[in-house]
Amino acid sequence: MQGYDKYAFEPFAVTVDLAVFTVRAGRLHVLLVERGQEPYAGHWALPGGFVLPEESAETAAGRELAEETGLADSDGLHLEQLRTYSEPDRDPRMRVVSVAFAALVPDPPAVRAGSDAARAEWLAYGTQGPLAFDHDRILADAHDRVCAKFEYTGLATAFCPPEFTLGELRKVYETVWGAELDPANFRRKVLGTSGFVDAIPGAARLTGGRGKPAALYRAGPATALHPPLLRPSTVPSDISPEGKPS
Amino acid sequence: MQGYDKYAFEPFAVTVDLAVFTVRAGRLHVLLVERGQEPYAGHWALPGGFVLPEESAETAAGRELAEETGLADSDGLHLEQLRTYSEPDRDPRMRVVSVAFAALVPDPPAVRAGSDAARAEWLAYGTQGPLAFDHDRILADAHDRVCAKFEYTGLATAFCPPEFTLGELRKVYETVWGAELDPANFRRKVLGTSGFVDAIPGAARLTGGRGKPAALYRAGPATALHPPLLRPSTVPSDISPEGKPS
DNA sequence: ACAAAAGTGTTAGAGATACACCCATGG
DNA sequence: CCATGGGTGTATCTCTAACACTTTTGT
Repeated sequence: MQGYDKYAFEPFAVTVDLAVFTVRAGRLHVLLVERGQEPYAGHWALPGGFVLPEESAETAAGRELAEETGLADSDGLHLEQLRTYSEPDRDPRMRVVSVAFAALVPDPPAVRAGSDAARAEWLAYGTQGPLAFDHDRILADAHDRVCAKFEYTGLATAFCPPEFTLGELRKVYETVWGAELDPANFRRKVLGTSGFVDAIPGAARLTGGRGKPAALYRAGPATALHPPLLRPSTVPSDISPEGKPS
Repeated sequence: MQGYDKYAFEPFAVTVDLAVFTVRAGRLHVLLVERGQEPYAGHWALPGGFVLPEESAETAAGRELAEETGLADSDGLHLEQLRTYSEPDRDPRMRVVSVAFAALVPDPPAVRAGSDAARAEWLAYGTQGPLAFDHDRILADAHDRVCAKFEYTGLATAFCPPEFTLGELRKVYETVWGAELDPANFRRKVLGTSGFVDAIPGAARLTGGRGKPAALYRAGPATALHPPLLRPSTVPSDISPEGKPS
């Protein structure tokens, strides 16, 4: 921050990498792209790209997400910075510092194969083979963070359509955490946390055909949950670099 | 991550900025340096510097911390990546992307005025004027993260000497949170959380002269606390980007 | 009628809060 | 002896987990 000569050092490239999650068919999925060139040609990788000269990393991440999924930054969409990966040898070609982001998107939008030639696809989380570069680590970090944030934020609604039932919301939790939750207690906790969800006065909708029609809710304004919704029996692994509970 | 030409873009400089905290005399302090040159000459700023070509941001942060405080990376010291600040205009001279870190150090080591000319000093948190660049925001983010992490990690021991009493540990919590804690309940919670602190079988030490001698403890191996140690009556503000509860 | 999911109620236990109280030391 | 801080005990309250039960639909 003191000596300043913009050519004093080998130039650094700054990129963003995105771990984009969605819940489809009761499984957590990640958006991956297939690399067309060396290194790691043919391997799957996280979508991403360079930060342009007039962009912040956040802007670049939003742009890449839109290019890859067609989702505008408005929608129920959640995009959050994870951390920065800067090992000198993480890309064999040159010095690349990557700011990683985690994104949560509602129902699986059609996969647009991005403007760049690469093939993009939703893969069930856990079924993907080894990814290119250090992307396995980034993806694992992103997954940890999302799991942890589900406990003390209303983030789970980012996986739901604008209107959803409590059963659907519970299914999202169960899918992401890989644990079963008691419907009765889940209901009480969610409704007892002010600002988490807002009831829609209108009608009720059938769930999957079977069962009593469920009431509809919208995501509420609360960002932090009080009290938190703790996952069962799990000793919370280390918190990702953010906090809360955080 | 696809097109690769290391000179295709204006070079980015990558730096680290450090928010270094300590607890001294019952007050939370931050390490700041006085800038000697424009822009912001005469203003206080967070210590930091360039990431060298063969370093990761983590290595650079550890090096800068050692240069500034003389503390080796061993000691009870805690250093953690916060997030990356990359607004295009955050430095008027050129494009600088900064990876911010938060550090917690035990008792105030003597301030070494760093190898770079700038004057370095511990200032009580909250008394510093406006900082250079976007450092006010970085410092505030770091403070939020530290407060939040005190709830669900054993981080507070990073502010204590290797051996400490529960009264000292409680004072750290009270100082950082700015709240009073019930000594009896604090004791029970800390001792009831396995791995938080380990008792030292040896002798007991007097606290400040007055009162019954207190038992000594060392920081335990636990990184996450179960159950968490919640700060009183405060609705936990938003969690910093990491984890539980932020 | 039956299965399945929504929604309500109830109970037993864990954890938190608030205090009262005893212990050991310095002045 | 008294103020101060360490350390123990305990009653009350809240929150949670577990599970029984009712309601409303589709088949």
